[in-house]
Amino acid sequence: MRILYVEDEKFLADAVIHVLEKSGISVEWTDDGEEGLNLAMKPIYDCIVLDVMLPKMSGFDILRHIREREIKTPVIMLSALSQAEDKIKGLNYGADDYLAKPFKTAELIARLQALSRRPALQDEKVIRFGDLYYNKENRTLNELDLTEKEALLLETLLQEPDRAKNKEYILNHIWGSDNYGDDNYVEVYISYLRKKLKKLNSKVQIKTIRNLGYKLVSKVE
Amino acid sequence: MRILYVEDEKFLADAVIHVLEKSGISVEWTDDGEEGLNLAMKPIYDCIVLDVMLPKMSGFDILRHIREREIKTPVIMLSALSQAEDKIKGLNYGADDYLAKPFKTAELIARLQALSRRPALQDEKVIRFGDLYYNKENRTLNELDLTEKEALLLETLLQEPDRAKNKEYILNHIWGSDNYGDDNYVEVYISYLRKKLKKLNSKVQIKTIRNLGYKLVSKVE
DNA sequence: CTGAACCTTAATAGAACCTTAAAATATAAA
DNA sequence: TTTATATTTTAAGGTTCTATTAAGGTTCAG
Repeated sequence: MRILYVEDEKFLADAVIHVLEKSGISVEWTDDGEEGLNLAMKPIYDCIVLDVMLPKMSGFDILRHIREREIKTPVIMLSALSQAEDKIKGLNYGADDYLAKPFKTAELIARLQALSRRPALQDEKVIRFGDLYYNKENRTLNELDLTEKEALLLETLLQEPDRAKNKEYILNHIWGSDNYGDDNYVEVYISYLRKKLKKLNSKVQIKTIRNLGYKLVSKVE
Repeated sequence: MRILYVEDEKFLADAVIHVLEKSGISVEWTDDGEEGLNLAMKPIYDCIVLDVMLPKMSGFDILRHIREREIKTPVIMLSALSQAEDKIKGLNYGADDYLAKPFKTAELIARLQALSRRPALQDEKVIRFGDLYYNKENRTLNELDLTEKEALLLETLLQEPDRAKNKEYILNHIWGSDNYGDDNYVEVYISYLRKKLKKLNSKVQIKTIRNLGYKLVSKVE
């Protein structure tokens, strides 16, 4: 997933970007409202996150401009808690969600994912996660080919990447429900996928959560 | 879209319902606050529209009750008193929007649509307490991973957080009822959890109440 | 001061997980 | 069809992590 983030508080922005990238969300950031507007026109983002209070051009201005130009990219507004009215204003201007500052980054991630999970993106041919580009059509992950099972496993992990998937779920999903009990299938293919991620030198890793399952994470420095 | 509308002014209600239904919004209406509350509990509405001034039970009361019961359905408040204070009151109680009477029905429709566009808040998967953000789905507490037992212990403390849980209860809950007597299990894991809370620099602590049990508390400077 | 309740830490054992390679199977090429 | 190649399945042994155990320390009430 790729987002645009317009925020003038550098310190906050740094922290947020750090956490988002770890979740495999690639972030383009600017602190300038006008530049933000220009960038927002490009149809390359899965979501735009706008701070309301910006020098020169407010988040609302940006929102209004892009909606006037019929740009449908989902927008999440950020605003200080005191400005309760902003919520209403933002939603009326066509924002898709609203988050009061201060917010937990996990909350932002949840909402980003909720927005990007909407139908349109579901059958996308190319899925991004961190520095990965997975092409569903010809089963390539960056420059590597995946086998069928590897690809299915990756796709499983890629849908709702913030949610860990357990072995049983993966087994059912890929090998079918009759095939119960052989967790080793999953382990073997997790191992294969890891090997390919390593070969790609990707920041993305498969994290094991003992007794629970697996999820994708993207290392940040 | 399906909404619940609680309004005692029959004449107004008729007019509003007429226009909403014409816009494809199906409306369930009641003029009774208590019945409104009962209906509001059902998780079948995309939005609830509450008039503030109602006989017996005010819109604020309904709002407060349903939010206390963790019902997340979006709520729009309607009030003749266009004073800023009511607005703040409503929004603080967990209303999602506010509309002063008299209002244009088109305005109400716009706001209903804005709200239903917004993704539902993640519920139950994430539990907040103080500055903590516990994700049950992948067993993370803020940026730290928890082990299975740590997670179960935290979940136990997190349910009804102001009620202290004794060791026996925790033991039964996590280790099973046969496993009586080994309070040390609990002590060890309380210790582990405390260590992680410290690592997180959290304001939240586990308080020991001698001969009674443990509870979570959040330090306020 | 004393004992009970509670806390902390380190060591251990076993479950869960990982990796690898060989065997079986499917797929493609000749 | 036969051969070659790629992928999946099976199996075995190795590694890591967590729950448990145990021992000794600390705090608190009487």
